[in-house]
Amino acid sequence: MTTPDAAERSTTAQSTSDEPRFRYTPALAQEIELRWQDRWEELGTFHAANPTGPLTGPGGEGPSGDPFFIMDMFPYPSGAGLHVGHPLGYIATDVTGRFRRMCGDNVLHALGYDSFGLPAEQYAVQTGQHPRDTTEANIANMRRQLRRLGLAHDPRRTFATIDSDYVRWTQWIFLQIFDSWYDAEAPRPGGGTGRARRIAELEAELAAGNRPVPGHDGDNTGGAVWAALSREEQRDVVDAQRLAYVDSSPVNWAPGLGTVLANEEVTADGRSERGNFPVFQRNLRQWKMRITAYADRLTDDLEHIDWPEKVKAMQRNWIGRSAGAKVRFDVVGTAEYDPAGAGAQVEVFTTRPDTLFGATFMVVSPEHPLLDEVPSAWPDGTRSSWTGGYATPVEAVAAYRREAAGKTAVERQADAGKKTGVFTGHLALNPVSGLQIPVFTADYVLMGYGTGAIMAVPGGDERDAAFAEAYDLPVIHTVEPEGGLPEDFTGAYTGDGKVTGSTGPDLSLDGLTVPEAKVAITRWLEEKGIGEGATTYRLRDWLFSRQRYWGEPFPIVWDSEDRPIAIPDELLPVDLPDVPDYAPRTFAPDDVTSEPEAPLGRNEDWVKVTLDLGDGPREYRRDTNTMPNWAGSCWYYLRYLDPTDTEHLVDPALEKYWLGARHNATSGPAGGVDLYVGGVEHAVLHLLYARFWHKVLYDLGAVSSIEPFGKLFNQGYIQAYAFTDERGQYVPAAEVEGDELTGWTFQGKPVEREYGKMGKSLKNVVTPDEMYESYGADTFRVYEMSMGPLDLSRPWETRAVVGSQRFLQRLWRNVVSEETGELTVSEDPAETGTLRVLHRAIADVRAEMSNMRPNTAIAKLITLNNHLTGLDRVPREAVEPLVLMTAPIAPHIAEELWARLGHEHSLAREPFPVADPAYLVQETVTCVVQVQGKVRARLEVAPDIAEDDLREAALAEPNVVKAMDGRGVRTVIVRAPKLVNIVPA
RNA sequence: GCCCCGGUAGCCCAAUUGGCAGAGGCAACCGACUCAAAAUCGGUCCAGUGAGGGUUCGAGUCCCUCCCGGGGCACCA
Repeated sequence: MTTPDAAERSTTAQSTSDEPRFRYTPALAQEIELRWQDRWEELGTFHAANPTGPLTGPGGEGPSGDPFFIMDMFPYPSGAGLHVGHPLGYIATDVTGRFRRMCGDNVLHALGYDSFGLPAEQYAVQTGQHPRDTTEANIANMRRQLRRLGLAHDPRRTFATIDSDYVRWTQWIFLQIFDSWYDAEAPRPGGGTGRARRIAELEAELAAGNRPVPGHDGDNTGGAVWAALSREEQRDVVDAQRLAYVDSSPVNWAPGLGTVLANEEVTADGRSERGNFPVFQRNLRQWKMRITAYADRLTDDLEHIDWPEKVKAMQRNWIGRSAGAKVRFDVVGTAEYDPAGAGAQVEVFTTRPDTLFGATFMVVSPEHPLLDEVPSAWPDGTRSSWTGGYATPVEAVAAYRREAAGKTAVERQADAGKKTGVFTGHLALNPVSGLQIPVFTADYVLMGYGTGAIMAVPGGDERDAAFAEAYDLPVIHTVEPEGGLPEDFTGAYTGDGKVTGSTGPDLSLDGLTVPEAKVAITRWLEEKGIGEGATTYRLRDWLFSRQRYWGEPFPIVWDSEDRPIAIPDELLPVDLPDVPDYAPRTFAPDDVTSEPEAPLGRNEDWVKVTLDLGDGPREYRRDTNTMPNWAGSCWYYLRYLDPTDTEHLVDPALEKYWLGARHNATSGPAGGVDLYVGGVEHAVLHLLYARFWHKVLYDLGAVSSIEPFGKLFNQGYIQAYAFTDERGQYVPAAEVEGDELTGWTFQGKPVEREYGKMGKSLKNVVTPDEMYESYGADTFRVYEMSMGPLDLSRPWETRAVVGSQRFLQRLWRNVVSEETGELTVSEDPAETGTLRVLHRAIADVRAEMSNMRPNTAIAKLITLNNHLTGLDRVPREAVEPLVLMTAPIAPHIAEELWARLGHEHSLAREPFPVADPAYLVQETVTCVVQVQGKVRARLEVAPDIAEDDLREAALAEPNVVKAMDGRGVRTVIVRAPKLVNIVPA
């Protein structure tokens, strides 16, 4: 998409009449690149061979070498097209893939398109076109831009998530999850307990009486309780256990988007990640996925995969496992003032059960059921500061609950730290100290975490201390450090130490360490039956339905009783219907009372469907929700293995070959994709969801590996400078002149420079198309790879691209005459000096490439190339390995030179050069002689010089003698052959 | 506030286990080529590693404190 502007700006050398005919110009580069791209496609050069099935290697060959599965994060084709930042990761994986292929691996690398979801739909709505049209056009454009880059993908393995035969399997997986429940006690084949099982097995066990019926009391021995239920009641029991289930609970509702969202899609300040709209908590009936059942495995299995620590930490934090105990407090019910509390209990979760003696009050969240009934009068001892000025607990609690409900997440967030709350009138009994403690409600306790209630220990918790201070509540310290707390210490002590002040009628924790006390109190609670060790998670179940048009429809129908039924496999896929209007029903962004309305509901003919599900034709209503776009990206890596497969989600033999545990030398025990490259922004969204689905599929026997992505690599971003004029308006960055020293000007006027993203509105976009035209794809690839380490973000600088172009031009000139186009290489053997430089380069490049450091690999290639440039004639023996080593990074020019050097076949599978150790040892080594750490002399010595000889030679060196200045020698440190350090007395 | 990553030449970046601060590129400057310029080729210049302290014969590298930049989390009991 080269704009006329961009074309004019392309000032880099175009062919001019006096230029040598065969110079490596952008025009020649373009000709070479297009030719080789066609050739690769024609020959199927990058077809990866499957061990079974229709997908063979080039020429119908089977697999050879180790399988190596390399992947980019699923691209989402936007209407804006690509800028030069986007291909960075694609080039990096391509370079690695080409390198591994030359190292003999069977490389699988392909690219599909993630194409359902909000952005595509927003773009379609804005431009007034059907999302399918805009999405397909965007994919076509992106394909074109990427093809021009010369990526070594297997073109047979591409697809888009909107393809009907892809949707079919996405829906199929949904139905597998719908047809499963989590048996937390079931042993897993690979070790550990807890796995998904089929719903039929649950029904069988309930009918046989092997387990109690959830939600129904009574002894189910022999299936008595189960048998007593009606068919409808049985279905309700089972439906509530499914891994994909519908329930009514507080969810994130974004009126401005017209849909509900998953927790992961809401930012910390309560707005939608997409569009930045306010998000409200509404109680709505929605589809969810029971990802919480997998919380432990999702945390524990991180140990078995090679991911950046940062991402692992983000996942751990998001899952938020914390170990502690649940404790039940009796609410003191007396006829006089608290009939409501009689017999009630409040269960709390705490990570610090050892501080139970310090619990001087309790706090329940405003949504807590205990507050449905509160005493009608304030009990004795109620302080005026607790009541909020209300005459009765009933009024006070009602007012506070109302206030809390009206607060948006944003407001709650803004108030964090400032403690508000009110006494509920309830009193509870501290089970260890026997003291009566007041129960407060406050919005710093969240209904969604733990039990929605806490025991407040102001002596050991900062938040509780802040609340205690605001409401004049007593503080007891139960832990003190070595030497005790200072006399005047107030507030919370959260450090380590010994337990103190924790002796009650039949228990004492005094003198124990905190960990010891945790164990002791937990055991005591369990013995007394008033609590037990417990683990809670921050992770919530995954809200899976969206009220938008552009997504996979749920393969579910609802019967007349409003219970969900799976659509049979043979009726998949359920394609998106045409609706009169696909635009979402959106509302004013702050319209709290609005309700989601699914666009699919607008086609009554589609919603009403008559099916024969085994009991004769009946009328059903289709589910009108669509799936979030994460659905498609949860399993696409499996589809690459064979997108033509209509029989399986994935052929088990292929899954084992490409993804199984230890399928090659670097694959770990968890298996998975060998290299997965993408930005860090999906750390807890896509990567968590995909791991969850994979584990369900593992439990159900569809895959053998326990993790989808064995190695993850986060690439940095290409950033750019943007410039603003004196009004703060962005000016076209390409037309700004100047530098760091002189300052920056636009049309003669000074402008301010800022550093950040590349974007249309910032007027600093540079596109790959501009690069192809001005330099060619190879130069662009070399430049992107040479800018710096892959995991670092760095600024784009168009004027620096010429350095990469010069490298390729010199390489070209080392093989081909610019005047005649003839081969200029010499067939004579290379001199020893050249061979040393060559083999040094081979050894270094191999090491750098193996460790994904293309920037330093390129530096070594340039060094070798520059050496060859200095020779009268370049020996074939030296330049052929250079061409091969350049191939992963600049494949087109390498292929062209390889062909001109007389080779008939593509170099894509030529062995990557191997260094001859004989040329790696140097004839002489420069030895540095230091006196007291300062360099005083240099010696040329043999690499295998003996330590004693070296010491002597160093001490005899005139400069050393001078530096010693007559002082005696205390020590001599010899690190033969490179260093001698003399320490004077 | 807590956690993670980074700070080396005018700029982007290199630097095995602690061992000569410089591999490569950009820019600048000089020269060659040219009538001239661009392109090209050859060459030159430039920092003591964010600051301070410590360990060591020796610190960009290890330890401590602080500063700056980027990212993540943030009432999660």
